[in-house]
Order: sequence, then C-alpha cells, then structure tokens
Amino acid sequence: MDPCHEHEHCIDEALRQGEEICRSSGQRFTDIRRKVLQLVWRSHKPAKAYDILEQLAEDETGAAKPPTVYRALEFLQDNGLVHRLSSLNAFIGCTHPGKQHQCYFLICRICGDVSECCSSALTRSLQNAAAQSGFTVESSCVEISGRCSRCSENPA
Amino acid sequence: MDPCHEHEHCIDEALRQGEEICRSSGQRFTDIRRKVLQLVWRSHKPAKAYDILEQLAEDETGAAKPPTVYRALEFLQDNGLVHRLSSLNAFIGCTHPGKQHQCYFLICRICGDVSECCSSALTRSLQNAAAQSGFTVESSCVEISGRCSRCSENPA
DNA sequence: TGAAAAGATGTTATAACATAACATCTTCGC
DNA sequence: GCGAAGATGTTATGTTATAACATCTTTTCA
Ligand SMILES: [Zn+2]
Ligand SMILES: [Zn+2]
Ligand SMILES: [Zn+2]
Ligand SMILES: [Zn+2]
Repeated sequence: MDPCHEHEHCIDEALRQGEEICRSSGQRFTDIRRKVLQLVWRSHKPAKAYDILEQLAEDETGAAKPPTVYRALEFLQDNGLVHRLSSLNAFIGCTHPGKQHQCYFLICRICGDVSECCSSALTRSLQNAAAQSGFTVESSCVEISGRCSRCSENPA
Repeated sequence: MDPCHEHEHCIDEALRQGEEICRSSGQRFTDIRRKVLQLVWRSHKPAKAYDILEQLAEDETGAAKPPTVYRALEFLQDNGLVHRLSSLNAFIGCTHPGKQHQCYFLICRICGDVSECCSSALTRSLQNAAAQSGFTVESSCVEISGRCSRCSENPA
C-alpha cells in the first residue's frame, strides 16, 4: 500500500523530526500537534482535514472541532513538517523537514500516493521563466498529476 | 489597473474565441456561458465563483444559483477558455485558448494580477524531474506567487 | 410538424473546506 | 504563587462546491 517497506519508520522519523524542530526552536510539540502529525503520516496519501478530525475523535474522549485540527496543521506547516496540496485541499507530511526547500509534488491519479521531490533544475527553470516576465518568485505551488512508476508497471 | 492598454480588447477577443471554439466543436455558447466568460475577464485578477454569482445577480432579473455558475465555469474550463487557480480557489481567463498547452501562472501578491505563461523549458524541466522518479505527467498545476515587474518598480 | 432525445438551466438541499471571535486552560518565567 | 504568553475549547459562521431531480430549450428526424 505504501511505497516504503516499513512505514512505521516513516512515522517514527516524522515524529522525531517534529520533536527535534520544536525543541530547537523553543516551541511546544503538544499532544494534539503530535497526533495530527501522526495522522497525516498514516500513509503516503494526502490527508484531509476533516478525516483527521474524525480519526482524532475515535482516539479521544472529547471530540475535537475543526479549529483544533486546522491550528495544528497550520503549526506543522509553519514549521515545515507538513505541506498543503492546493489542488487536493489536503495535507501531506514533509519528507525532509528542516531543510529550506522549494519542492514539488508527484500525485498519482491511480493509487493516490504523493511523493515530494526537489529539483534544483526545476527550481532554476521556474525562476528563469518568471524572470523573463520581470517577476520575482516568493513562493510556488507545483503539483503534478499522473501515474507513478508502480502504477505504470501494473496497469490495473 | 490592468496590465493591458485597452482591456476591452481582451474581453472582446475572449468572447470571440469562445464563440469560435464552440462553433467549431458543435457546442453552444449560451448566454450564461458568455456572461460568465465576460465576468471572468473583467480584469486580469482572478475571479471567484461567488463574486461572479453576485455580478450575475446585478445584471439579471432572476438571480442565478451556484450550480449555474459552476456549470458554466466547468464548461469554459473543459473548452480551455478559463483556468482554475487551485491556490486561490479562483478562475482566470485563458489568454490563448485553443492551443494545447501546459502553462503556469504568475500571481502578484501586491496587485493581484495574474499572468499566464508557457515555457517549453519549464515544461521540459518538469517532465524530466518527474521522469527521474519514473512518473508520467498527465497534468500539472504550477502557480507562482511573488511580485510582478510593475510592483517591483513601484514599491508601494 | 411534431414527438423523442439530447443538452442546458432551474431549484433545493447539503456537502466539504475553513476561519473569526471569544472563553478557558496550561505552561513558563519570575 | 502570579502574571504573561501560549495553546486549546467552543460557538458560530463564512466560503467553496456538488448531488439530485425538475423543467425548459434546442435539435433531430420520421
Ligand atoms: Zn512510509
Ligand atoms: Zn518538504
Ligand atoms: Zn486586458
Ligand atoms: Zn503586481
């Protein structure tokens, strides 16, 4: 289901990174933030805010409400731990938090998995293209839909 | 306000293109579709569906409802006459409909103007980046935020 | 011409996504 | 402990988008 062999490792690593980033920046990695990050990392598929909300309710006694989840997601985004995919209204865990990066996303239309990549060539290309219009890039949203390699090999 | 000298030309041209594309593909360029296209083209800033809805209400006797606007927008998108900007939940007129194209958008954070561009270099870059992961691109969403040339020259 | 079919729009209701505003609780530094 | 800052709870509502079904309009073609 997941493109990794041991997805537990992905989750553990993500939580460790959350811990570390908060510690080193003097912020709190609260229980809710941890749980939301964990839920975002349940798979390599994008997580929807309201699904996270539901799953929180299953675990918790008191059901969380939307602001709780959106606040946690915002915190995680601000700290580079998750990314928002505009084209899907969904969130995905960052595979290399901490590093400053312009990244792009490969979204498989078949299996739904998303992978995050960085390409300095692509970044340069984007800067160049913008520069030709005299445009200064501040941030970019690059979301590519198609077929991942596994789904290309095994056409359903 | 608009980056073009005579924005009426932009509008006229867009409507002409709509007419032409529908004619040649045997579809109907109905009154609503025309009006929505016209409203999307009111400026070079992204148009929100519910704003279009409001503006339709001002013109019309019977106020339109959301599905009417969304249907028209979907039709216009399917026919390459408008694009949806995922990062803004908004729509923008296509500057060169008819041509198959992978395009990207430069969104000025200051003035709000959006310009649509094509760059074969960027397209290639994107394909290459995806190919390195064995990914086959079907469609892409490239939305770049920053400062347009005019807003860089005249810092407010 | 005048039904049947296809296409478009109207209408109602609701789903899905997101935030404002204010109350309360928790943590931390002192 | 106490006050300030930070985090979460709570209520309400704003914003974006679609499902489902009714009606109307246009086209087709017998
Ligand atoms: Zn994994
Ligand atoms: Zn990342
Ligand atoms: Zn113009
Ligand atoms: Zn500008």
